[in-house]
Amino acid sequence: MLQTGKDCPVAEFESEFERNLFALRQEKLDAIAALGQARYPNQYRTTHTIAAVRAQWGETPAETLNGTAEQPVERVVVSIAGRIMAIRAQGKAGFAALQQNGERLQMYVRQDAVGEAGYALYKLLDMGDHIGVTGYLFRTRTNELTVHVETLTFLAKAMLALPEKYHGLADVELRYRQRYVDLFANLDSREVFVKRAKILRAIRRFFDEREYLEVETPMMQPIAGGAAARPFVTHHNALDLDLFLRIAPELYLKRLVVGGLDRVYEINRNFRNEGVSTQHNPEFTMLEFYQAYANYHDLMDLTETLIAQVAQEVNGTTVVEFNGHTIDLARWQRLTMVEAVRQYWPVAAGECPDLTALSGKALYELFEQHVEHRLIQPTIIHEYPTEVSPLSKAKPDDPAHVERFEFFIGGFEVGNAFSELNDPVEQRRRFEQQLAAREAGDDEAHQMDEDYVRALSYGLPPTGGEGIGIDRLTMLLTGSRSIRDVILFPLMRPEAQRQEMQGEQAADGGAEA
RNA sequence: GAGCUCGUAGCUCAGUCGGUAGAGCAACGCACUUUUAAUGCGUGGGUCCUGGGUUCGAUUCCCAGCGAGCUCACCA
Repeated sequence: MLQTGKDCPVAEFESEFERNLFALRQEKLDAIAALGQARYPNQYRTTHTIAAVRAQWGETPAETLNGTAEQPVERVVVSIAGRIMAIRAQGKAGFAALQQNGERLQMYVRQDAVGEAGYALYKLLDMGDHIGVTGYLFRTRTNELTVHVETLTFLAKAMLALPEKYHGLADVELRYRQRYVDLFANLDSREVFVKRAKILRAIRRFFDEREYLEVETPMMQPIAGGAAARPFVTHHNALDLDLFLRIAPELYLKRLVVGGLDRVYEINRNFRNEGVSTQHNPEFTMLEFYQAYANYHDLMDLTETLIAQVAQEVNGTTVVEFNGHTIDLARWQRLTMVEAVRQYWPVAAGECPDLTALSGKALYELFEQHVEHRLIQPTIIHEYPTEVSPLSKAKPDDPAHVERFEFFIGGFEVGNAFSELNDPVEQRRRFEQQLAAREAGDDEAHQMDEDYVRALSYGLPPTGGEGIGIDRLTMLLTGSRSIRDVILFPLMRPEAQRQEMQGEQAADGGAEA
């Protein structure tokens, strides 16, 4: 019965199950075409989205929709489309759940309503198929809002089996690799990305209202600057030019402030050639913003307002559950680094050392080791040692510290801000220090950026700048423990490579034997 | 990069103290015109991640590799 010789366009179907299923679905497509339906029609006109139907009639009671024999009502006719996520045949009738744009609506088909051809089509439908239906709304005995189908239109076929309908797609690797399945099979996953878009909208609205200009600066840069990180290298063929994927937009954004764009922000990808973890993906989305005539104190206020406002707008509350903690994004504390180390010093580590006697670097290490992961509630840490802050401006009355803060939520850093260094002579000096570090083997040290020094030489006004990790903020606002759960297609090792390597290994083994 | 854990049907998972494997969903057939994890009966589907070793015999034990998750390191 199965035509195993049928063309199969997907080379990876090596299992008999998938090959047979694919062939079977091809035959069903043929049968559907024989009923006069197009195999892959180009359009379908709906009158409503499923969300619109739910919004308008979701609360309408059964008696209003269904009427009675004595008191018939005018039927509400709608035309909707969606993917079949559940299907139940019952003799000469059947139900199916249509899912469209993350919302579901049930449909009811009976042969005496759609005719023999219509019901023949229904019987050829599978889980995952896309269809359009026209019919009237009613409520079933169990009070479920349902479309009583009068016309059934085939739209597209699922040639592969859907994940288990109760558990969905649970394998995290498959969820990341085949996000297209994850998104329609696990609506929770879809919700994360819908929320991510809302977060971005809220952030843009926040800055637009404050007369910041959204800009886009180069992602391919001849000198990768603005952060301490190893870049990815790429090459421009026509210009025969090596370029780096940016590790930060920082130096370009400050050039724009020199140019008189007093308030700018950019939301885009940064690329850092480092390992992956639950908090790191090689490409990640960063918000950076710069404000002329502001210093880091202004940015602290702005940050607290921003985070609370985005949470409120996206979640309707500033309280989030994250990793077993209840966090209020509207309640902040501000501590100097010294205060934070004193306050969060773990008793298990013995007595807290005399922090004033420590070098800046040693203090920072204590902070990272003992304090950072314990900063669950929103916390701004300020007064950073100059030694660990090569890009920020020293405090006027205290050259050992810089005007810098970072903020932490849920145990990790979410943002980093400072009063920008705007003295070109000092900037050149620091670049030269970085060059020396580079010579000494530090491949994360900055290269000299002559043009940036030149830009500063035209005069950068006193400026505050800040970077906020959007992926991490999204993790907090969606309760996601891994950054990969808030990135649609996180970096994964390709499976093709795996097969090749296994092939090589097999070849080697054969040679040895 | 290091440590720990995992990899069995399309999906979700059992299991084999070493004798080549099961369930549910999905698929196929039959019945069923208000079901909703529909139901009932029947059928098919597996290189047990890959390679090697030990063994009469490996999906199981050992080694190596590949992939993934978690923790750590680097970073934001």
